Amino acid sequence: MASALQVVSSRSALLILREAFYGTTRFDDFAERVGISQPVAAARLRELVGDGLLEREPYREPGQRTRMAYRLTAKGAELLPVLVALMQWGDRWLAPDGPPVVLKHRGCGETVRAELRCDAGHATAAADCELAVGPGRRQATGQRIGPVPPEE
Amino acid sequence: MASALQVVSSRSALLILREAFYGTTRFDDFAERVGISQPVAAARLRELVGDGLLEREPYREPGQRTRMAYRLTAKGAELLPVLVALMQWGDRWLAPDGPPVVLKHRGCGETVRAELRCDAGHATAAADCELAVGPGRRQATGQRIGPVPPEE
DNA sequence: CAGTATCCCAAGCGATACTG
DNA sequence: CAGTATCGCTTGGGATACTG
Repeated sequence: MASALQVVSSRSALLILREAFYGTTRFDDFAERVGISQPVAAARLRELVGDGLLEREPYREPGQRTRMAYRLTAKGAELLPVLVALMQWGDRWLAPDGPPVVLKHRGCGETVRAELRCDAGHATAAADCELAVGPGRRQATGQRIGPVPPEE
Repeated sequence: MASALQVVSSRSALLILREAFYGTTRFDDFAERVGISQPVAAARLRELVGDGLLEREPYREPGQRTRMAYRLTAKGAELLPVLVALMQWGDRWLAPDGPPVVLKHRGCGETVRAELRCDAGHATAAADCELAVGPGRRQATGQRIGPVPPEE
């Protein structure tokens, strides 16, 4: 997870990825819609391309100059659950006027949520989780996860 | 989502929250296990408490001085899906030796994953999502989500 | 153990100006 | 339109030293 954060820790990186999910592909649009300056957009896009989350693709419309499009790669696209989970949390705890946008399942029309679920299909809350150790970390197995009961 | 990032954008903040989920409560442990210096730990913990993700709780063991414990609040605990999604992505794309730790469902024992699912219960991929607008943002509804296929 | 006080460095970011 | 070049501010973060 630490390494994931290394790649994606900065605010502008996540916002650029969000825009990419929204369908933005052009340099100027990224800068404008994310609300960052062009130098920052350039640096961030270069990093994201370097990390393999986006790819540059030259294309040209007839009669136009060649342009560069930035597209999500598979690696980048699989960050969607992270973004959705983050958005959901923000909607729940930080949005005074309700969610600004919601995701719908195409066709079925129901709202899409990020949730925790175990491989047996049970929806899972934080309190129902425990840690198991893979190779590389020394820590007690069966460690309880999650907080104390809600306050306020 | 932008506001969520405002709260949680920094690398050390997320790592501290991860430690909190692992069960860490003491100042020194946060600093040491996250691998940050004490001043940084102090600053980050203060911010997280200020944002209502953690709460300080004085406690004393018999015969000891009063100590401060940092615990997740409900607001903080609900970030778990974000962390899990991030961890999963890191395991998938950045971990050379497989996942360092995995979450198990307490009792059932199966691995816990973060996933996208619509309210009708369908598992949902990025390509199956579309945007709908809530109050506050004016944008086209039905916006496609996910990587745009290369146009020829 | 649980911090605070200082100092310093590097990275994120914005503003402005310039280029193909 | 799609960037690069420079400058300078602000914040994250490490090191070291000090306090209750």
